Amino acid sequence: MKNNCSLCDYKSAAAQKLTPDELKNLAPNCVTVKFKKGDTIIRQGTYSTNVAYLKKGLVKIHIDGPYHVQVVRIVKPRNYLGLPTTFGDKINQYSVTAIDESEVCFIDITTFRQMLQMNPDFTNQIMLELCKSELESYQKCVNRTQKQIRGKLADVLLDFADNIFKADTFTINVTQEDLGNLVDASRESVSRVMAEFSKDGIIEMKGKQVKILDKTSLQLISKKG
Amino acid sequence: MKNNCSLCDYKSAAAQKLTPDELKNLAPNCVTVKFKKGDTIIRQGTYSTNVAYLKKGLVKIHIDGPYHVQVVRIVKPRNYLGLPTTFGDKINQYSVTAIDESEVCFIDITTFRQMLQMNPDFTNQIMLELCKSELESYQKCVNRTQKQIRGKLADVLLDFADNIFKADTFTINVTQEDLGNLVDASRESVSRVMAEFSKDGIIEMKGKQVKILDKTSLQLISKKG
DNA sequence: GTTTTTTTGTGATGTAAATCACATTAATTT
DNA sequence: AAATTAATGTGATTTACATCACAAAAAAAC
Repeated sequence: MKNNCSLCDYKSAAAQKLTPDELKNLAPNCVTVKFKKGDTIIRQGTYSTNVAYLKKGLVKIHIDGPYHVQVVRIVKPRNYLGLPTTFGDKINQYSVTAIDESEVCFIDITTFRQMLQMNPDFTNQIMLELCKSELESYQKCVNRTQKQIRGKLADVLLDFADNIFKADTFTINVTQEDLGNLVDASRESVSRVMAEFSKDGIIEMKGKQVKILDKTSLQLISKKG
Repeated sequence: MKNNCSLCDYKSAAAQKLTPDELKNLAPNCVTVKFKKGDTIIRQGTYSTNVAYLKKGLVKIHIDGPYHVQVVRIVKPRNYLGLPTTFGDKINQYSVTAIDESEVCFIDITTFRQMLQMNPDFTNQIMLELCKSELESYQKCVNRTQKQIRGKLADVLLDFADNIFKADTFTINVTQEDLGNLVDASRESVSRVMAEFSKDGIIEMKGKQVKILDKTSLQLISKKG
């Protein structure tokens, strides 16, 4: 589907720095594609020929590790998916899969590079995002390797509530196995800890819907447990 | 110590893209500082006011985690230390400590931003490095969380030999505790595994000097163990 | 609406590695 | 050189999870 980028309601912070002319030039060089739950958006090991940008929906970024899959993170709209690959390596180092119905805008790499070349404000914003995400990934790695499962699951639930869904009741469209891969735990352990949280009145579960009842406990567990 | 950047023998890949004029302008806006083993170069939690660039020596980047310190990585010369902080956050998210006598060039942040604003080739190179390091840190995180200690230690030894020292005999100026923090293991476990590697004739240890005798085994352990 | 597949729940068992507790050696300091 | 302090080596014990092995429930396919 062809775009009119100037009128796009989902512009990235970086794209908002583009001039009307630059936006006009961008439009014929990007396409929006819809994905259904479970669809692969980017596949690890394949060539990266476009910059991908998430307009709507929810996706997971995941890497095939030596033993299991690791879900690196869940990404919400208005974020680029895989910028580092675009510049750092021609081959995708990770996969991206839709976990809800999603819309992704694929931008031609040459056009993207031109924008970087021409517009320092755009570049600056992109660099800012790159840096932030790198810092975040350092922090996440420390948490992943040092906290134990209860703490990591508490983190994830808080992240969903505060950052992704911005609501204390939400529906996570991923399996417990996915959650396990997100916190480096087995699906059995996720099941047990979630049951424990329910029993302790910290959360309430109805199928895939989660309601956070006691955020303070969750924050405590995130820190101490 | 004031610099003459034009004549500097340790220019980064990015700085090599600068024009003579830009280099001349850079010189009065950066200082080179020497550090001894154990000296703190950047301290987590403090304000970042400069871009740091490693000219000589060897340093470790480390983060205070919820339970222990995590050594994120060992960095060798001609690399920026903490670029992400410079843009992503004003407060240093990690510490950098010299593990050998080192020389670090501190570049004024405003000057650095000017160079980014003015010289797209410079910017491009910086972005490339940012992206590569982000991809690398994803991969490292997967390894850290999935491999077991023998595999992770094998990785580290191979990294030292192949990337850092570029020799099969080298002296690692860090304690086993540091190595533990680098592979997320206790110092006792590091001691045990290193002893095991020695016994099996894979490496030879004389104090802090390590000689790799059987790289093939090490590569195998890195993959399978 | 039945069947098949996927996802979840829960106990029993196994295990890698942490922790604890010292002994020993090496490196600094005085 | 002697005295501290820091770094290592090694066994015994504990532990947080993984893994295994099913059963039950839910979702998807037919």
